[in-house]
Amino acid sequence: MALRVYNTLTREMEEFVPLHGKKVNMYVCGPTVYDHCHLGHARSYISFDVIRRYLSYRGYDVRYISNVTDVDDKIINRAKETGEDPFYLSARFTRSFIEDMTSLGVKKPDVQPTVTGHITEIVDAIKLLILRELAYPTPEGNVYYDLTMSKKKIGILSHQTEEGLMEGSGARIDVEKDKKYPLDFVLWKSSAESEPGWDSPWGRGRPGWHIECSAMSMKYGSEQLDIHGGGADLIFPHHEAEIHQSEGCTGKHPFSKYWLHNGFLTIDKEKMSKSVGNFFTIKQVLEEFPPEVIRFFILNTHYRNTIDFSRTHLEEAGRAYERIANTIINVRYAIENTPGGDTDSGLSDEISKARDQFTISMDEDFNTREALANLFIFSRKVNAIISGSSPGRPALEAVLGFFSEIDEVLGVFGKDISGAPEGKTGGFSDEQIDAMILKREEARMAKDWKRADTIRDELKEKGIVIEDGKEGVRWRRA
RNA sequence: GCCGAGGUGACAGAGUGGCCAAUGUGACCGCCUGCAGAGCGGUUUUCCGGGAGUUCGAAUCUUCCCCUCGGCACCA
Repeated sequence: MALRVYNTLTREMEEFVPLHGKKVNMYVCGPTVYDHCHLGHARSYISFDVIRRYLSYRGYDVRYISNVTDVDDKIINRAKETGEDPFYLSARFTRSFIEDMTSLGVKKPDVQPTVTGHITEIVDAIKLLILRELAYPTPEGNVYYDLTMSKKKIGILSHQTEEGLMEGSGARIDVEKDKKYPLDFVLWKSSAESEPGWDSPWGRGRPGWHIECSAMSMKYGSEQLDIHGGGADLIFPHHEAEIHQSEGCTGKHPFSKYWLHNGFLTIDKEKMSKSVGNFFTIKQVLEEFPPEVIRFFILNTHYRNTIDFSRTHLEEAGRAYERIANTIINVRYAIENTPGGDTDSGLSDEISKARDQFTISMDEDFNTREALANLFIFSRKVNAIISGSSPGRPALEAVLGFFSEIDEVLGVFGKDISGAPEGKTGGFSDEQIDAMILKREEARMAKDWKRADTIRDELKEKGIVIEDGKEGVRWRRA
């Protein structure tokens, strides 16, 4: 079975074949750090995190590059509003972004370059474009990409026509007077005295938004990428501009073999925006929901579809997540209470079936939704086998091993697999809890239900949940 | 105006020509249980926006219509 991906460039499902054997160069556009990241960012970076992890799972040698845009007009404007130094502001929100990604279990990119750290490369790329007559400097100290030189490529990714682009948005373009052609985009922008800027052959200025991604992907990836990803809103103009620039610099086509774009996230069916007041930062949501639930929620919809966020949907995702988490806890509990024996009870078969299903689902353009659905089926079978027969320890450990294996990709169940204590430590030590359970057991033996329930309530108040199983009592901190 | 995505049970959401259309949530019933929880089994569940067509066979392909959402130079 082959991995297939949907390529925005061709608008088709294609078999995934990297340019160089098993080596995959993957670049995903990172955030502009002028504010805390919102749920839309979470959606995008979790989606690509899973794509990256799955490629590794499939045996590819992935180099994952994701930038941070730390100089940009939005940052400058925000800094003017708050009176902060723009560099200080961007550093602050870069930290916030990295914190959020860590919370959400997004693996660190192999390289995470910043714009301010790559001015030289950016200037060099612009020089090269000018040299090749694909860009032109203006007396105002700006440099534009000359789209009239690569008109054939207009609409290459957005699949829009030149006329369509001119008509539709023409009225909305601020046509800088020094532009030769309305669709030309800026590579270098002159900076006012008060704005951040770097010296360049064209005067003091700063990079335009698009050029950084070209410069950095060429430096850390290669002249041609296997996968370029980002939110669907970046298709035009950002990614299309990257194609012009990068192919202009290298003369190689395609700049990226596959273009993958994640769908939007809406809030109560509306696009998230500050003016509507339905704007949620990752930090806000993390105050209410555990990160694994947020991740589960996002993976519960295919990455290309619109996903609608609402408290109700997240709560529902939380309950669904618990089903699998409980299965894992059940397995762990069974392992602890199984002396040994090599009874398999059909678990090995279920594992290999589940593994096949997982690969089949993920191979189809990273269909995490279907992968999770199959995991539910697997969970149900495992639960049934555990309560029906008494599988031996090795078989149970294999189940746990399988969960751990696929969690390398999903990154959702780590806590449940390792059995790391969750939540607050409560007011009781393990010894105290065990003692209380023992007392409750005595009460239950004596059929003193009232006393038994009092003890259970007492523990519950401290956040400790007691569950009576047929093989004994177990507890966990919730 | 141009371009795109989509309309599947109460809700969420897979499936893209062929077993009575996954899976989860909710609700209800049953098993288990002193009770609760977790789990298991079942019901809700002849749910594919509408019409026409192609086909032995359509949620899936073609065509027309209706509706929703999004992009179009700030955007993940």
